[in-house]
Amino acid sequence: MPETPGADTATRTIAVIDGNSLMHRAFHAIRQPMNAPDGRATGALFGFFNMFVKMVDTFRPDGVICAFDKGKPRVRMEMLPQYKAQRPPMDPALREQFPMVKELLGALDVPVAELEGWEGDDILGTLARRGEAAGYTMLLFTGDRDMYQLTTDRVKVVSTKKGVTDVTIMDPSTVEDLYHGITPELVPDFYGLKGDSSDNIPGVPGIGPKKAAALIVQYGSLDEVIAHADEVKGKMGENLRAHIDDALVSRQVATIRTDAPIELDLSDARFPTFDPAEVARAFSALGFTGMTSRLVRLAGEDAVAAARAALPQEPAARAATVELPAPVTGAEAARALDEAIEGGAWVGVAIDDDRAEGALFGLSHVLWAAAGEKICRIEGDDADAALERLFREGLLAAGDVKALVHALSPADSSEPEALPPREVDPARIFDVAVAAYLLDSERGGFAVPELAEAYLADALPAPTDELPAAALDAVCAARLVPVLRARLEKDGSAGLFDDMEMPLLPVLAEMERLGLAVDTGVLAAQSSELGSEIDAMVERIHAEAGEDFNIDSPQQLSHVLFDVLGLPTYGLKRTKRGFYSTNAKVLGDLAVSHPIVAEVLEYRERAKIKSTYLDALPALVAGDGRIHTTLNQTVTATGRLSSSDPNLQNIPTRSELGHRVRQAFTVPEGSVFLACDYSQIELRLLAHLSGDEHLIAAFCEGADFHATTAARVFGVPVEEVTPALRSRAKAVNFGIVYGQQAFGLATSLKIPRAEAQEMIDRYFEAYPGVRAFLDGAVRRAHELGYAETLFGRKRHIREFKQKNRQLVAFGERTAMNHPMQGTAADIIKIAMVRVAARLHEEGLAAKLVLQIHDELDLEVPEAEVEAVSALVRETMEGVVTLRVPLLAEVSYGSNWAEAK
DNA sequence: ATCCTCACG
DNA sequence: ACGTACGTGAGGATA
Repeated sequence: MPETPGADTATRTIAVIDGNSLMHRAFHAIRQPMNAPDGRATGALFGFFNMFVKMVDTFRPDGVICAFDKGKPRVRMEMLPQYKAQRPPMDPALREQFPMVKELLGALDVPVAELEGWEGDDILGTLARRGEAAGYTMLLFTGDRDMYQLTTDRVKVVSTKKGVTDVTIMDPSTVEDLYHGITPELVPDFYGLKGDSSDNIPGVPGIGPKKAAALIVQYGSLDEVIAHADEVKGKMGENLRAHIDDALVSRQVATIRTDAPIELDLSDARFPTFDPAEVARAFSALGFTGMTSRLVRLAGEDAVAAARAALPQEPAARAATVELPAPVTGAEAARALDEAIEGGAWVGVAIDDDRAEGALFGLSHVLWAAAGEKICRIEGDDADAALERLFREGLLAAGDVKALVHALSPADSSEPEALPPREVDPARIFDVAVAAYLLDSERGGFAVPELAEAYLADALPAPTDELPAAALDAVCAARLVPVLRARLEKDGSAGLFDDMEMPLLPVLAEMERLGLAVDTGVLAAQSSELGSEIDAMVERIHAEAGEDFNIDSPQQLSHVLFDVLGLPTYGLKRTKRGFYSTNAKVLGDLAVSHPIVAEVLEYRERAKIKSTYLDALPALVAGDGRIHTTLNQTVTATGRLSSSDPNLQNIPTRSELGHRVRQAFTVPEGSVFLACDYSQIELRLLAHLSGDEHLIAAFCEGADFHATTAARVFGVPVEEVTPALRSRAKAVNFGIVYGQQAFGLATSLKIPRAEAQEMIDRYFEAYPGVRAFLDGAVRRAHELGYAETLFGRKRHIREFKQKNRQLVAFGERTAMNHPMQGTAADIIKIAMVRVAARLHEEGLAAKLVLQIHDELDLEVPEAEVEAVSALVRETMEGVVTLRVPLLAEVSYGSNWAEAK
């Protein structure tokens, strides 16, 4: 059946999807169980069509076809009766989605190709050969590696990796690289030797992927390997000679057929030709709203309108849409606010700053306050006064209370503070985002509309000119207070909210407001110094490479290192985009091979420092000569803060060169920069939480902890612990906190895996309580569905609901890590609140400026250094009494670099 | 937008 | 057979 593409020269690229393979992948990749409104499972469909949209978006094929298996794989079972016999029956939740996927493909006008007794693979193979013969470029979408045998110049295999939308594009050369020299046509030979346990293809026992590839490359083909079977020594040779028939049958089974009698004219496969209205109906019926619009958009703007018209106007989701009253203004608004404040009602607040971006104050900004049944619209100076009154006398609820504090007393303003943040009473603010964060730190988003959607029974109307989004936010914030309060109580998290997070909020506001003094002259000087060095290095690197290229492009760098200079690639990791990784670890190992590698590493270090810090920071210095970061209270899964715009928690310090950046963080004349950091807080928490007597003793003795560990693990007296031993012990100590396994330790220490395993085993023998604690943490998390800190901060672990072993293993590592990382976060939060309060109580002018997870930084007048050093250290150390001492160390200097 | 790399604890 | 240590944010390249 010849193809006749000549009639339609526009058709060039055709995508063929391996439906079974991708449905399986999608089914296992989608984390949450998903259901259509009628209850049918839809997770695999969701994953499948996500992939579909991304595929079409990325590759813009002119035609799309989807192939499925049909009936038993008769063709292969005749060659090998036990083919796929070991496969458990398909999960019913997946099976029931197959009819639907075909229906939906029908709505998309995508031809479905299936043939009784044949597998989808063979249909892909057949269409691939026909297509390339007819002049098309063919893209084969599958998760099956054996499909790589089909690649040619015109046939590429798009291979799904982890998820479903994460793909690698394979062509003959990438196949050859990946399989250590096996070309596409040799892939069946390779599987003939290696076998494939997932399909029950035997291969030759004792020959795995490495040996199989080596043999095939050495002799040129499976037939040649067999012809020279006598030359293969040892057990492997014996196995090979005994299983020649198995190898031949295995190769036959692993060979994708290209002669399936499928009747399908490739020129019929065009995309997109679907009826948008039909697609909209079919997909939105499954609850795939976002997906529906992305699909329809593939067919252009007219299609979007057509699809919209086809859908019922009413969103069916909510029981009722609340009717809201018209907003009140002026005197009536003031009266309503008075009533709310005097009546002790929570007032939801939001600022409408759409029209006055950046300048929050002035006539153009509007404060919305929702109290009881009233919605108040307050403008200009009245807004300032109302907000200040709410903070001082009312009960204020909002989605970002800290932003409202700043709105009232902006940093970098010559105006006197309307409300110093420290005067905000934690008991009279309710940040709905923080409340929701305590309930579920990993939920999708904490914007007020999302929280309303999740926690309020009734839907609110869409924004209008009269009641814009900010007005609705204010209404929702007020309504969310009782709901979230009840949830916090029920969850056991109300104490964290009332006693830790809300008291912290004004402290964070004060730190952000004050900011850190920055000397832009220092930044500029270092930048130009590094700039000259970088220019020189670029020239040297280009000269050594023999060509000019962009060193900042990992892709171009990879090309230069591995193609132009021919550096060894054996065993190197590839990135998602298919080229060899050039990260610092890889380059470090490669440095011995060519002098250019060390140059690149040095270039990278300088370029990073220059672009990310020296050149980026000056733009964020405000008019007061200071940088005001944002300390995010609802970002991390474990309870830590994060810092952004700019991130001041990752200013360099590990390298000498990087540490110099800290010279630019200065203090006013007459003050010092003071840092106080907890010493090994997470390991001390491990000692406390595990109750391991030896670990506790190690910390109580106050000796060098890593050295003590080395002595116990390696069974030598402490005096005989060499620096090398100590550093190994240190790596194990760190790894334990992360739930590390032997592989990870082996990689970090560059030692054989067995040796790493032995060290871990000995560690657990030395500290038996640690193993019991970690096992218990995992078991408890499995039972409860969450891990918990000493102060009750929860982290829900959804991965446990999955069948995917890797995800479950990840969940188990987080269950081990959360109690340590999260408790440390709790402790320093308490310390911050207490330090801020005590500084104020004692009339000291020192101020907190930054927190970096286990470190507090302050700006301290010289006269107060002694008092503040003691106050901060004692406060930090005194947050909790553990079974081991909690130690904090102070240092200070005239800038951050000197406080080390 | 996503990837890759890399800065921090 | 696979992937492989926890938690972040940002810049530059690429699509």
